Amino acid sequence: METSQEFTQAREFSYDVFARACPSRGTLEHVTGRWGGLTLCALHERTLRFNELRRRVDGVSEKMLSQTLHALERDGLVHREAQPTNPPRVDYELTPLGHDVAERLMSLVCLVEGRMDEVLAARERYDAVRGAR
Amino acid sequence: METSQEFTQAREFSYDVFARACPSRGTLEHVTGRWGGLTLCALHERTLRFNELRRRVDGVSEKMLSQTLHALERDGLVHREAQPTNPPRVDYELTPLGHDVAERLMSLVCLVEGRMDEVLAARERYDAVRGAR
DNA sequence: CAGCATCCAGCTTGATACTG
DNA sequence: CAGTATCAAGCTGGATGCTG
Repeated sequence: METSQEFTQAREFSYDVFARACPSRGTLEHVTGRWGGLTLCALHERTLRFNELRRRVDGVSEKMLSQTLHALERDGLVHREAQPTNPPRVDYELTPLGHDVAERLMSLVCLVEGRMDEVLAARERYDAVRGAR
Repeated sequence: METSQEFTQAREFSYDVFARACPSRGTLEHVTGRWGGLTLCALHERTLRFNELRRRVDGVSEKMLSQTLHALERDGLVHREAQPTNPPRVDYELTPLGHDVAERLMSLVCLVEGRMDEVLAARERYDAVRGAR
């Protein structure tokens, strides 16, 4: 097959991320998804309760936060600590793996944020050419 | 305001990623989106033509690849080099900024891939508890 | 080969209401 | 407080057909 010959030596992954069925794609989507990344970054700062998280991650709905947290917990990135008090108190904190993931994620976020001026400049150039037509 | 007092000193971003209106959220979504990440990783290996990319990124449709490339080009991460030949030949390659972003992204991908065993184990534990009910 | 335009099914999301 | 359940709406994305 052409494809595999073409790329075999360039590949650096144990699985093939590029393959549709790669198991890591799912986790990657949880991590980089709309709310997953922000949630991990928020929890990287410190442990938070449900509604604290909700306020921290601006724009997330109750439902989506709940869903996101379940996915991250299932993947072993977030630990849920519930206290059977009344009113209930539930703390969410990152696992060691979660912190490792969050660090790489933040490195990416910081890079992008730090170079938004380049991005914005590129956009203006792109739009200037496109907008003319 | 409680929220800002609570987090001001913990924040490490120049913009506030957590804010709904943060300009970097858009770029971040392009980078980490379903196809953006894979496209960047593929182009990090080497320059590719449109249909090479399409074969490399398993599962992407023509439309989505086109859309993804436009977004990345607009953000200044990808450079599009069109040769006015017949049949047309268009090469896509990363800009310096694109390579920087791709590197951080790959670091994240590699981490997740390398520790999928932990993730999978966590899932089994989670499902064992949940599935019982 | 390298795309764009259109259509539409279905998944994701947000709003709302309710529970323990 | 910490969620779950339900439902409508809108956006995403795949299929198809066409252009240069």
